[in-house]
Amino acid sequence: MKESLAHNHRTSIQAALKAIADVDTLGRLSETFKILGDPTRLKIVVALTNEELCVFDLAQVLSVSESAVSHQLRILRSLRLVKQRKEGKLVFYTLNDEHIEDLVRVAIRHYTE
Amino acid sequence: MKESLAHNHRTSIQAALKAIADVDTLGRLSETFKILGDPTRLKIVVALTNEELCVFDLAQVLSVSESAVSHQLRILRSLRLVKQRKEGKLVFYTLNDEHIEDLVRVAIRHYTE
DNA sequence: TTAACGGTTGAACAAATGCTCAATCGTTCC
DNA sequence: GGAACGATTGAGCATTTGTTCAACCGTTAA
Repeated sequence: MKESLAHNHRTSIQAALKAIADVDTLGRLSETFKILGDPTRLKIVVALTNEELCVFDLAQVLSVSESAVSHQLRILRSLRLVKQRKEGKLVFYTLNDEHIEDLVRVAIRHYTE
Repeated sequence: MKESLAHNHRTSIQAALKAIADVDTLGRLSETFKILGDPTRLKIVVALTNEELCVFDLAQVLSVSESAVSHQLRILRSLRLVKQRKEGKLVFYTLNDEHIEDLVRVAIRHYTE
């Protein structure tokens, strides 16, 4: 039978365990990262960082079909990362989560400096 | 044929386009997010934020098979997010990218405050 | 009223993903 | 040398994922 004590890292293990104790937090965290892990969604979020945009414009900007954008927006909406506002036949979207915006900002800064 | 000019958001589109102009950066960015988007990998990264750990310990801490951990470590290694150090039959891993560490830190802070 | 358009939706499909399982490698210890 | 163990690897598999396509809804403009 395998034994962790075979190599003396008991205290290390405990520290690591403690660090990831809040499984719930880590779960939600990885979910957030997962959302931004898709290029289309990340582009949507980045685009909306600047301003309010409708589905049609988003599709044009990202060079993706309106359907594809709509599908992704639905995901972003279900996680309350984005909110919509209807105006005639247009539907405008804006970011609804300043955390996401900060995350992206930090990430971009790291990659561009 | 569809026309963006149908609704007056030309300048908005241009701004959005400019914002996501560096497709390469966004691509790498979403790749990074994608890596952290998997719970197992995120846990590995978080665990390694604290200290050097070997595969066996990681497997114990995360309650995942050594094989699964090894597979994920291979991915993290291929993206140079992690580096290894052999010591006898043990292989110790440490983080190799301070950007990742910062990203996770920022994300955790947002979710816990 | 009807046609056009922006947007949404669901089915279908291909691609990617993450795990298990079994085989294998290298090192240590008897 | 041989057994035990930590670690890696590849095949196989089930699941998830993101897109396309076609149908449809609501609003606008003719």
